[in-house]
Amino acid sequence: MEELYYDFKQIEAKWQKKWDESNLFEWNKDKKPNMYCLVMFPYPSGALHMGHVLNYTISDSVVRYHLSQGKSVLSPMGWDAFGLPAENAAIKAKTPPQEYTKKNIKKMREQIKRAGWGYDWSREVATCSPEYYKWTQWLFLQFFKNGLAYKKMAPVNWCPNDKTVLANEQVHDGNCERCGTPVEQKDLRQWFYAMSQYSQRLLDGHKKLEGRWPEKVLKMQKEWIGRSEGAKLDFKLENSEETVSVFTTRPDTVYGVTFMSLAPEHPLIEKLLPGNPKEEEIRAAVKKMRNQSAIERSSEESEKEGIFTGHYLINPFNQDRVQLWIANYALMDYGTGAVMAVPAHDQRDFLFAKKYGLPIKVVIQPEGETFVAQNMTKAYIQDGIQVNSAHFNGMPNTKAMNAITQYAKDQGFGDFTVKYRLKDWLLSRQRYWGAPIPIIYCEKCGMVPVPEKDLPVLLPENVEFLPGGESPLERCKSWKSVPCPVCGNPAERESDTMDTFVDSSWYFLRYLSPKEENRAFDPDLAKEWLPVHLYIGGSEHSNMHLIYARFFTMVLKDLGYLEFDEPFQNLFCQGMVCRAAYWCPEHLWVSEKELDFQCEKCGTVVGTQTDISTEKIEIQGAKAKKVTVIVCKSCNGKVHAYHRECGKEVKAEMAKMSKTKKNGVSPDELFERYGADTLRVGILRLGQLDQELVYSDNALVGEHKFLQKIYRTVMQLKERLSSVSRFDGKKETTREEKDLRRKAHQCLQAAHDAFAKDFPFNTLIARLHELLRDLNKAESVSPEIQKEAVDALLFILSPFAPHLSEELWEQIGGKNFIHFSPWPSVDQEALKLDEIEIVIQINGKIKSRLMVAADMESGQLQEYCLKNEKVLELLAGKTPKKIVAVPNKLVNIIL
RNA sequence: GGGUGAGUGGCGGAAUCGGCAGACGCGUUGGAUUUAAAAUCCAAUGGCUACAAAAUAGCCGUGCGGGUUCAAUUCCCGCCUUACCCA
Repeated sequence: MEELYYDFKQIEAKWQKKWDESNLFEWNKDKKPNMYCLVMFPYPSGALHMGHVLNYTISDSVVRYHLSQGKSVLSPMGWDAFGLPAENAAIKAKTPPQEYTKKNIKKMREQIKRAGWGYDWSREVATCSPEYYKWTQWLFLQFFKNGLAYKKMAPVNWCPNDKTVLANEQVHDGNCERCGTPVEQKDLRQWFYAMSQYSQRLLDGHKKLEGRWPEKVLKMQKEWIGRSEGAKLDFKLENSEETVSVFTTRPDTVYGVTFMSLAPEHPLIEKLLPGNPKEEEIRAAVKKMRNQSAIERSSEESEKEGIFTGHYLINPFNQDRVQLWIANYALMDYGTGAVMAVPAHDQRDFLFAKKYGLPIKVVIQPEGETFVAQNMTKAYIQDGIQVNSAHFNGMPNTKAMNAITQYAKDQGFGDFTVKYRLKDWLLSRQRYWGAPIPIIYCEKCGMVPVPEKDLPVLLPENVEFLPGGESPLERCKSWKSVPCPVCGNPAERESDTMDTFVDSSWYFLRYLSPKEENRAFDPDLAKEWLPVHLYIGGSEHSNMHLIYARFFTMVLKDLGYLEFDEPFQNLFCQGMVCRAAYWCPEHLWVSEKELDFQCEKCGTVVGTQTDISTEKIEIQGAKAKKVTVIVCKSCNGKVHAYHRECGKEVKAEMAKMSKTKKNGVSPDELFERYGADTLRVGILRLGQLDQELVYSDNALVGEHKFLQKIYRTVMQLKERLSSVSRFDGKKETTREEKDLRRKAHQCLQAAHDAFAKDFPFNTLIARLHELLRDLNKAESVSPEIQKEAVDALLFILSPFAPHLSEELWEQIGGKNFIHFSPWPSVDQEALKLDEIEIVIQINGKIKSRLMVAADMESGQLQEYCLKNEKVLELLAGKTPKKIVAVPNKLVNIIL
């Protein structure tokens, strides 16, 4: 019996070595047709998580499937290796980021190889290597030369204690993530890529992606880009030459303007302040407003704050004199940073006017109604008829929008305009571990780009990392001072480095020619191999990475380096992997390992949740949130979980696996316990891959048994199959043989369909379970037909459980790798069924079943049924009022 | 507040050009095998009611309430909950 033991460790090691030695995944450029299958490369954190396992298992299955279909497949892997964790590690552990990153890459590369995911490692890239960031810098220079990279003042999150800029995600509840100091808004000169120039093209490009990218992603991008059509209207400042321009999507309400609001960041404020009697008061108010978050400031529910500037503006439409305020809900990055306030028809303006006692003027009301401003309890934002609007009175407001803007255009104080929410891309980071921005500041020559021949601008080594304080590059004087490339006088380097999203915006190009020394990528290869055929990754990158990469591609096309403007033809986004998380009132988030589970009904106590119970989501109360309740497997009683240390009961909830919630599982442990093949098949079985997946050990247990059973079944059949060849479809077959063949060919067809669209691997694997069951059940079928079924099983299994499939393929006499062997073709004849069971309904209720010839037409079917004894019995002599007969499905008799 | 998904047994999930709800897996129960256990194999498994029991029969059942239809998890209308995105 020894030989029937499925030794996954030995099998997996054996085949990983063989694939490696034969360069199975090395890119063969010559074969046709070709396919570029890209996965989002990981940040080298040093440990794989289940999100990676899902991502790479899907893509590896796709790669192996296409390899086996005779295609040339490019499947590269690399590292998104710049970024903050390495720098934090440098501060904490005194390990240089270079070393830390290198160590992590090595660790993760081993993990990836052990999982059996196949990549062409000869094309590996790491964004932190000088060979790579040289070209990130070169690309910056191309942007710079073409006016697409520029520097401007911009408000940033600033920690006054650490003296550093923080990214939005490093600010927690308005405080610095590292030291807890309240974060301030500060103006700093920062580098930008002029992405907003591409807003319309980024939007238009969606047309090419429809049906190929998830609709959800396109929708999110569309909202993020945020095109809105409206009007730009100019208001004159009283007793001054200054003009305040506003952008509004509601020009129809312009006669209802009763005051104006400037964003606290608005440049005009500085001009108005000198000599203002309330200067100090206003400055203080502005500072306070600027330190509120955008959500705090603009939400309709939150408190409106503002201060009167003492100045007035003139409404060009009716010469009304209106107060000019500074208000927290006016945002500088939206529109022009000035808001024409129409309290009668905008809820935020309404709240503001009520708070500060400003006038309210109605200009739109429903037909046949008359609003009285004082009696309004909220703004009227729906459509209606214009009133108090001079010669526009009586016009429906939807028409007036155009008419009013046209009028402003004719009179010279306004125009139609389109605004986008998408901003220019702030790429400056006051950090060490990123690509240095290749610019030199010279007192005489100004801002000078580093000459291309001097690239890369290398990061200095042996710099000092201190907790807090400014960027190590800023402090590294020996690195900062350089001669000016133009005049040779002493000058200084830019010490900002680039956002890591810049690195990842072009890595898919570098994979084509990773060792190229003279250019970023090979345009001929790009022409032949791009755009990427399939890109697989998480949908959390919808708005950042996927927009940046599209923007880069468009720019490179405009600069003549590429011939297409959409980098990724097809996109698949996998869902989040979730699992129960536990909250202890004393220890906060705790892992399952620290808990004891006890059933309140039967009293069973165990250390792990899966040993005792399953999870159930329960709704508590009418408005309370969903809570996860654990239910005892044996008695259905409610299970409570207690923290072993403090004895307190913990609460459970379903959440995305994460370090903070301590609800992750380690892929390493699972590889050890079940093997790579089991983990791969198991994770694919959890559900639809583009939706949220709930991880459970149970799926792995089931799939592990499945693989073992396949091993035993095939090994038992080995002798019997060794001397026969696959059934050729020519001999007469028995009923049992027909059934088995049909199942095998149905599975083959389902496999091709699954890889063609949407990847419904969960149901495909379920079909394989059925095939194995039927194979084992069919006792008296010929060896040729058994071989046909086993072949189908192994081929379909090979993208998902490649090690086991290769092993068994070899065991039954397969000569080449299974990945390079031709699949059995789908036999349409074998799929056909000659008899089908149909359902007999009386008044819509199922009463009986009947075997009939396949594809019997409706009338024929009806006739056949009415002759049947059982049916006649059911009719009991009554005459049917109506009969519905659906071929191959049912007959419904209405009495 | 707006937009978009989702809601199906004890659990993960199948089935939506309207046509047998619960494929497949986990768990549970019973049986076989075993000195015993594990593993393995076989069988049952949505709920309720009737019957001493079984065979069986009937009713209910895809978040809630309506509607269209011979037929609705699927289509339409109105809610509730939840997730994500946006404000």
